[in-house]
This record gives sequence, structure tokens and C-alpha cells, in this order.
Amino acid sequence: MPKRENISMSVIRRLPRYHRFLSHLREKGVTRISSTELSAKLGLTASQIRQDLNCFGGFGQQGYGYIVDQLCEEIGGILGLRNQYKAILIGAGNLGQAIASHMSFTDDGFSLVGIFDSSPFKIGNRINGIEILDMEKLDSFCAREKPVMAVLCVPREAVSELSDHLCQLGIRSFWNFSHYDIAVKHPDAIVENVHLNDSLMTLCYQIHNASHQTVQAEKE
Amino acid sequence: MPKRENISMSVIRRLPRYHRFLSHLREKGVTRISSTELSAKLGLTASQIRQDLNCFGGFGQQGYGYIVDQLCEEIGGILGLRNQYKAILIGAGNLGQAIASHMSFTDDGFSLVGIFDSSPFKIGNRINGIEILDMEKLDSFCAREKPVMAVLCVPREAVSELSDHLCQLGIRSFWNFSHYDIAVKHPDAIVENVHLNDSLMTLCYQIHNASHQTVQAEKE
DNA sequence: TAGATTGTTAATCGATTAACAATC
DNA sequence: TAGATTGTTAATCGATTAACAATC
Repeated sequence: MPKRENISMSVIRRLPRYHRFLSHLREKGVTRISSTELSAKLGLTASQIRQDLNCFGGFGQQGYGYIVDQLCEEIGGILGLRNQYKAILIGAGNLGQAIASHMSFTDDGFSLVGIFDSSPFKIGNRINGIEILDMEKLDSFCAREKPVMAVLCVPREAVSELSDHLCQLGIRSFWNFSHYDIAVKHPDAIVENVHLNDSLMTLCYQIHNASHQTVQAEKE
Repeated sequence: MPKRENISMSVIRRLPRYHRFLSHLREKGVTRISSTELSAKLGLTASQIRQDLNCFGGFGQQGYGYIVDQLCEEIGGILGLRNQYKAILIGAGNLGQAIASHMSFTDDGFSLVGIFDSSPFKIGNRINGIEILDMEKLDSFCAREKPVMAVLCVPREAVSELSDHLCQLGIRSFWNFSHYDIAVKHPDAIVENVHLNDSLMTLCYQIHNASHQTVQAEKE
């Protein structure tokens, strides 16, 4: 039994990246890798990789390294990617449609089972074979299908009330794309905010500041 | 002159969030706020907020707090949001189209000036009034318009070669949505990766592990 | 066995929090 | 002036890195 307790978010957020790199290596036919080689590819220290992996168990062999395929499977298992957690998506606007059609939920531990919107122009359309349903049908759908996660692609104004409502319908996990930090009261609530605007602003800061420094440097 | 040096990424990534909350407060007509009030809303400590802000200068008044409008403007200035850095978007698939139409680049310090794709079915279409151009025209366009940032919405296989090429065309900043960590050789390169799959996997981990703990707890 | 590389402990570094003097 | 809240220094906490014994 692995010692899977109090894993820090810093570690957890690196796991998908490890998994991605190991998948690529496997595709390329690489069977074996050392923490040093992996660290060079990832831009991390070998120490950190070993430290991270040993939060969950000893997956390597001393003097040899890690077996790519095996380590990849282990990390997939730790992340829970073999699950098919039922997810629904709310808000089939530009972004919602793109998420629904572009993302492979299946590879990431989920199964997208429903899409909802309130616009009559969208209801009835299909994305990846999934029909866009009227928001009116949300309650009965959740009662029947019992999804555990909701992708929120609705405007900022709507998201607070909506997340509370979804919580009442039994949904505890939220992948939130709206320009708002949702605060679900439930103690078990899990929220992953994706703030694309924040990300873009961070990029702006870096450009702004880099050019600033150049200007400064030129002055001196 | 503020002491804007060696600001850690941890601080920088909180700035857009501060800016967002302050904008909302301003919209609501709030004129004054203390670090304690703000910390309660943001789920941070007052200490951290004051510490963060004082990386850039003293924006508050002792015994009074911060003037919402003024602080919001200051943070906007620090982030460089009043810039209109020219940006292009490459790859007008589902996600690319959604980013181009859904995001307000203008509010985040950028101006989207070009969209490129290689598919004849897409070339000539318009998104938000911007025509999708043939990838063939990329070089001449960049020579003329000199964009400084590129949004990458292309498949994983294409992104490495593409980012190198864009770097040759003078683009140093990348907002990367492809399922790949780009490594641009240029020393001044700035890359902001948005890994939606990684984010989704992190959510999966949390659900997987929360339920795990419940099962464990029930056993004991 | 010798060489290599892990797993793990200890040391360092950085980020967050606490405390309080400065001051509005 | 008294009360409040900042700006800033010091203390704590956590995450990363270094070192090395264990072992394949």
C-alpha cells in the first residue's frame, strides 16, 4: 500500500506532465529511463523527480532506472485515469463547444455524458454525438445519470448560482472556465479553475516587464 | 520608481486575480478596501496581500486601507494591460476559434491582428471580423505587422517546428495550448503553457483520491 | 565484483505568515 | 489624540536540492 497522504499540490500538478512525457517516450519505443535523463527533458532536477515519485512508492530499480511503460501505468493509476467519472458540460458557447469537441475526456479519467444550454438555437444540436439538452432537463438528467463533475462554460454572472444548484444535484467537482472564482460551500467540493484571462495577463506582464528591463538597461 | 526586480512567479500569478477582484469591487461601487477584507474574499492572508503589493510600491494608506480604483489601476499598470501587443493565432480548429472569439485580448494587453490556418475550408472565413489567412502568408504578414506574440492552437506534432519558425520571424512570446511543452531556444523567449489536459487530470486525481479516502475511512 | 542509479535523509532555499513599529 | 491599518522586518513553514547509503 503506497503512503498516499498529504501529497502537496505542487507534486500533484507535476504528475500529468510526467505522465505525458512518459507516454511520448513509450510511443517512441523507449523502454528504460533514469531520473537524470527524465529531469533533463523536463527541465527539473533528478532529485525532485525521485522525491515526487517516492511520495507514492518506489517504482524504480537501483542501478537501472525506471521502466517507462511501467512507470507510465503507475502514474496513470495514481491520477485515476482509468476511471470514467461521468461529467456534464454547461454552456455550449464558443468555448464550451470547443472543450466538448477538442478534449479527450476519456484519456483523462472522465466520460462526457451530457451537454446543456438554454439557447433554443443550440438545443438539439450535437457535439461529438452528444445532444445539447435544454437546461430545463438538467435536474432530471442528474437524478438519472448521477454525474460527479461539471464543466462550467457559462458567463461570470451565472456561475455562482449554477454551482450551488449543481451541488444540490449531487455534483461535487467543478472544472470552471468562467471568469470568476467559484466558492462552493460544500466541504467536499473540488474546484479546478482555468482562468485563461489570468494566464494571458501573466504573459502580458512578462512581455511588459522584459521590454521594460531592456529599456532600463539601454538607459544605463 | 518601484523596486520591480526578481518578482517571483508566485506573486505574478496572483496579480491578475487581484485585478479581477478589484475590478468587480469597483463595478459594485466599492471605493475603499483593507487588506483584511480583501484577504477574506480571496481566501488568502492579509499579510500575503500586503507583502505582494509592496513588491511594487506602497499603494495603501496607513489607518485607511487601499482605494479600490487606484489600486486596480496600479495593478493594471504593473501587468501592462494598457499595452496592445500585437498577437497572431495559429490553428483555427475548435479551440483556436473559441479562443479567438471568446477571449477579450484587448482587456489583457493584447490585440489579435491575424489568424492563420492551412485548411482551405477555413481560409477566408472570419472570426470577430478577422480573416483566417493561409499559412503561406505567415512570413510576409509577420514581416509587415511585426506581431510579438503567437497563440498556438495546433496539434502536438506541429508545434515544435512551428515555434522555432515563429521565433525566426521575430516572435518571442507564446501562449501555447498544444499538448506539448514547447522549448524555444531563444534566450528571450517567453512561454505560457495552458495544458487543459493536465488541468483535467489534476481534477481526476482529486476525485479519485477523495473517494479513495472515503473508502479507506469506511473500512476503518 | 564494479558501476550505476535509486530511495531517503539532511541541508538549503524560497515563500508564507506573524508581529509590530510607523503613520494616516 | 485614539483607532486603524499599512509597510516591513523577523519567524515559520514548506518545497526543492544535495548528499549518500542501499542495492540492483
